[in-house]
Amino acid sequence: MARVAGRSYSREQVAEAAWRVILREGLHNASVRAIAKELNATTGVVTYHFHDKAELLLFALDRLGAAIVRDMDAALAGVTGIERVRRILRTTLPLGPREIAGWKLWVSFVGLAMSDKKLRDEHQRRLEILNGRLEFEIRALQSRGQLSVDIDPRHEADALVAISDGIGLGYVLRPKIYPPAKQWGIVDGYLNSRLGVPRPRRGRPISR
Amino acid sequence: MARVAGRSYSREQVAEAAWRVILREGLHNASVRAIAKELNATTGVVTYHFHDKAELLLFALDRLGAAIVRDMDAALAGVTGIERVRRILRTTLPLGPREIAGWKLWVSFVGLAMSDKKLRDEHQRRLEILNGRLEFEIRALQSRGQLSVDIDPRHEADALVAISDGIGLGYVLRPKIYPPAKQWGIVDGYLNSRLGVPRPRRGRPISR
DNA sequence: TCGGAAAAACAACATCTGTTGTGTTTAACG
DNA sequence: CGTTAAACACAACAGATGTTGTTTTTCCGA
Repeated sequence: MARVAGRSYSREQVAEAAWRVILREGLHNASVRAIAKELNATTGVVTYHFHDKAELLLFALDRLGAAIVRDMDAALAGVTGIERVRRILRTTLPLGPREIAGWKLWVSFVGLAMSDKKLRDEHQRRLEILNGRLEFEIRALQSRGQLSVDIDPRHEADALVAISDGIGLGYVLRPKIYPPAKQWGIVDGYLNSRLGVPRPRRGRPISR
Repeated sequence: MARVAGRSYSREQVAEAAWRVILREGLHNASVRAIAKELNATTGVVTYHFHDKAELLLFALDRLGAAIVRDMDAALAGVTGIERVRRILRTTLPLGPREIAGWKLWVSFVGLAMSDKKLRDEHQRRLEILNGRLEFEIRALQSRGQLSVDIDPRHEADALVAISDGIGLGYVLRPKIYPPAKQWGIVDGYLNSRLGVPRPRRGRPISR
């Protein structure tokens, strides 16, 4: 297989090929050869850019987290107030095809993370970022008088992360149960009851 | 390796050996040979009781779900009212070592379930059981006037399942963040705000 | 006691896996 | 044009894996 008009491959391209293989055939079928074949290349591409297969998987998970953070920042641009919290959850919940693919990948890696410390650390990093941002926004709302000071920001951030992860995990196992409307129903229900945040009036965008 | 005082092994014992290997070395290291060695036996034990390795894994996951259901029924014996909802969540949340092990196993299997339909069906079965029981209890409370008829039982059951799964998934990745007190804080906070269920006065049992 | 079936050991196979080492092509540069 | 190094192909290896088929052991009932 000759490369077509081929420039050289980057580490990101290899990682994204790994994503596709994992999504299509599962993580336990994502061998080095299968990932290389996804690029119409051989194992040399992988072994050149990565020392290990473990390094490749770690990098693939790292780039996945980075992509989510990028999407989150993009969704937060020019947004203020309580809407920022909802925008953070918007990029976290499995609402569109992009987020759904992210969730499937993330869940695929979780099993391996049980017995691999580096992968687990990477997962923790992602969760801490999400947690920290939510806590930060809640504190900001409190300091501006837009939210009661009685609520514990850390506690509510932990709760929102749990709800988000529960919906994401639930979606990849039972997509029919958690359509976008129900996802927002659960989240908005929580925000309304616990934080006194009213539901937005009109329909919520479900795609990007 | 001769069997010691050995009676023959049952399918359940093989499945439990698989549990131990998965918990100790991860699912991707749970080979047929490793599982047999866990029993001080050879691969013949596995191949005799199971046609496939897939059948063994499916059975191991099935027995895990059955054990959870058993624990749930035991926790519900002689309990009435809203306390039944809390007891259901009690066997679901990663509060004690038994539930924690169950969660680690369940999460280990989730990755494989992404690309294996039978495992995914088994996961769905477990979730539907939990969901159905919660919905049933909520309806029962409503019909007895102990809960407002304004709340949607199915919606609240879905939400509680998501919260429970989110806490369970969060715990196996960040145990420090979700100690028993915080787990109950999140759950009771939700029950209180959404369903008007007051927190129990005194400390909550964290072990069995 | 003896046959026979259950239960498990054992050996062997074919396949797939990650990894290493070596060869080969491409492109930039002086 | 010639050199050099990056980028990859390719072959090969050693080990692990699931699976199958064949023995061997254990145990119970006639």
